[in-house]
Amino acid sequence: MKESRAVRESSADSTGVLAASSPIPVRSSAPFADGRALRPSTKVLPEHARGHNRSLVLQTLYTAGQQSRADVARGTGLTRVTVSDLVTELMAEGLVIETGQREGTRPGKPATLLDIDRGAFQIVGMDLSQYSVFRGAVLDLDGKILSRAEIPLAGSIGADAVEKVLTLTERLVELSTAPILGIGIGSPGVVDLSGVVLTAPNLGWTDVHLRQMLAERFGAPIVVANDANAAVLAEHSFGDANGDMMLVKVGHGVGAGLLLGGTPLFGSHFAAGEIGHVVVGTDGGAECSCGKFGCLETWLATPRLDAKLELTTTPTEARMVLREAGQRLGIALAPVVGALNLAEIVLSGPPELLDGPLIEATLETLRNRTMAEFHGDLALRLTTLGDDIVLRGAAVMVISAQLGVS
Amino acid sequence: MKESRAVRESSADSTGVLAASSPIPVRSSAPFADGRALRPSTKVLPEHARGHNRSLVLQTLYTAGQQSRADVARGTGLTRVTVSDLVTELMAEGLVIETGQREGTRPGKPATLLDIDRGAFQIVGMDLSQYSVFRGAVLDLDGKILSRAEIPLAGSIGADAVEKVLTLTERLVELSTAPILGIGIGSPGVVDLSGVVLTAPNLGWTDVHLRQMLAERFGAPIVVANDANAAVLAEHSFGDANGDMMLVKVGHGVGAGLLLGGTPLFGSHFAAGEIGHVVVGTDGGAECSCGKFGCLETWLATPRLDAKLELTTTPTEARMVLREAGQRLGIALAPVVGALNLAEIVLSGPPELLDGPLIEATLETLRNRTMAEFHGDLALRLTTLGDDIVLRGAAVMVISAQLGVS
DNA sequence: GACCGAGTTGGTAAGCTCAACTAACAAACA
DNA sequence: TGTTTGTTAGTTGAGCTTACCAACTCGGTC
Repeated sequence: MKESRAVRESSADSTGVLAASSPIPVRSSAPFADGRALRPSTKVLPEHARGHNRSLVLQTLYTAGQQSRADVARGTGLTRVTVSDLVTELMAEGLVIETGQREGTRPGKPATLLDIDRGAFQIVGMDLSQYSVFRGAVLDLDGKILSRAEIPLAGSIGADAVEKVLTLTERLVELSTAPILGIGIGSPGVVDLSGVVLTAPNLGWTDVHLRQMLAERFGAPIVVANDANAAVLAEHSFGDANGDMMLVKVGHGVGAGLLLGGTPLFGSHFAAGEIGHVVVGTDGGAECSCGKFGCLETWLATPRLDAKLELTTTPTEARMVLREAGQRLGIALAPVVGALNLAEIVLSGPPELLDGPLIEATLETLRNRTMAEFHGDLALRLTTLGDDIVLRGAAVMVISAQLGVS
Repeated sequence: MKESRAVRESSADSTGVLAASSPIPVRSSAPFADGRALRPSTKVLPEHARGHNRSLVLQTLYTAGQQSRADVARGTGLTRVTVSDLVTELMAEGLVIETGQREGTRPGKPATLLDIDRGAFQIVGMDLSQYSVFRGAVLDLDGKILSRAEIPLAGSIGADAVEKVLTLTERLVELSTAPILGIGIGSPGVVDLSGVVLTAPNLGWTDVHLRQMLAERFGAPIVVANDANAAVLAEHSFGDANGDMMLVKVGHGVGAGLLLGGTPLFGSHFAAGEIGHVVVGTDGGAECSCGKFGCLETWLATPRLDAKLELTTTPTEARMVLREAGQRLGIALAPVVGALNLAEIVLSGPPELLDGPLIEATLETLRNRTMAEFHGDLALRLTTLGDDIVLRGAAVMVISAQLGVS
């Protein structure tokens, strides 16, 4: 029989009363502080561990780039031997290449530098969340946009709209100049984890098996997710955010994506982030398309804002309109900030509307309505990724799904 | 060299255009849909996998109880051999025992039943969130309370209050009749992951290293967390909730704990759930101790509610007071429900206040202010765990930390 | 200035350990 | 005889340690 593992793991000295009276022969297998899931649900085999370590090596090369095997070993905590083995595997798959020897003069054998072969694969990303057009692009592994294509919606809904997605995908695939790693799609509405668009009112979609349809047509991995969820991934990967963040996407509708502990939040019915139809404030508001009064969208959606701005005659009036919209956003977000203790909120949408009075008013309102000591360092800013945020987020989803990297 | 892993993992048929033109030699190592963390951060060794599987076996026995090795193997997906090995280890540690043979008549060798040795260890749990008293209990592994102790706070704050915690702990340890698995504490205020109470205004605590102090005095594993976070764990373990949930704790203050995807949310600065000082509504409100007007606590905290009820003369008036409080809670929670797409909200606090008009008004308000199609099946209810919820949550933290089970 | 040994760093090869697996089998039942 | 349980024996896979060679710098020596 094996030696018992009856070893105390507590870091305390053995002077306490318990030490004398009651041995505690249990090792900590899932420290609470680690934030690990509470209930283990599936078995783990050594090969799963290998997959994880493989991604770890890939991740290190992806973010740092141009490193030797020894560098990667130091960075990951794995041994040089193990890293060599994993790298051999990754090179055989064409994902990693040797890029020559390290410059500069130092003792020891010169290092052979490695990097992800950033030209080896390309990604197709699509944004279905625009009002009148489906936009798509071919991107490289770094998320750089190599070529673009778009297709006007021209009022298409239902199956017609699906057909346009397929057409656009085909066009993008033809534009690609390297093997396609996968196809990522950011769709409006509620999307489940298997790539079914459960509901997308603007497109007239209900239970559209988008992922399956694309997979049947194109023999490539497909990832479909909500547009705001895609956007928050883009912001996470290409921005410099670290903590828990929320991305609020303002357009014809208003939606949000949440990234908590580095993991996207989908919600119990995949409808997380659907804040557009939450009523804001206790003093009425305009009637919303959903039938309620004073939904966030009635305050913030771009058509409504544009209409209100049309009616203004002076810059001061326009400023007040924008400030009010910002305040309403702050009112809606305050409880969320309080409940989640967010580090960062990013806005995505037309900068001419969002930047300036609106975002300033939102931040003021948030500060006035939450505890400064918890949320004083909350950052609120506009995305730097502009209109391509969903596209690029869709690419991140593919990279993440296929390589375990982001 | 090893065989290349250039195997297509897409489930699509090989008829798509990509199948012909561009092989996609990448396996999915971290499927997006799995909800796994985006960026792998630490290496994983085989022994980590073993720890996981060990917890998996323990979890199966913990929840199902009275199972044979073969049952566990079927339940977990591990082989009988592996389960046998793990069980041998767990029995050597005294965590698992054989409880005899299975009754009933069926073909084959009779099964030897196993179970967690539910009397092998006891847990000390404490609730520091009550207004005038520290309460504690000794619990068994099932979370059943075996004995209780409490110590009046008598206005103690700061170091005096810490001393009372130590005294109460000592008393509880003496009350225990089996080895102590660990000591769990639910404290008010903001608690970081290493068990430091960063701030707890009511107790006059700032940066109190509670875990460390207890660990030095008692040679046992200590877990300290926010009271509402502990409570939500209790509700998760002993209630029958499944999806993402939020527990709102109403007392002298108002706080919340969130459990998303089975994992507690701590927030970027460990202040998740601190919703008591979020301003509710846009029509003023009473002045709060924090200086703002109309914080959730001014509407909902029990002293305020009691005071308002004192002023009422008729049941109808009292009812209106409670309904207003409920509405305010609904107003505050609506954006959170929208953003997180919660499955369940549980209230903890005095039933005579919360149950009835208040909770009804909260649910009505939530329904009126969010999209029914996303949140129509949102459950809102009172906890069934009563006053012991934090105590029992503290025990769950210990069990989770030490055994990886809950 | 050329040379040579010592020290340093990078990468690989051989063999070990651990953990889960498959295959096979004995025990105990209908 | 067939079924189910649990164990024994041996295999596979993954990362580890140990040991080694390769290729460089540095500093002393001829």
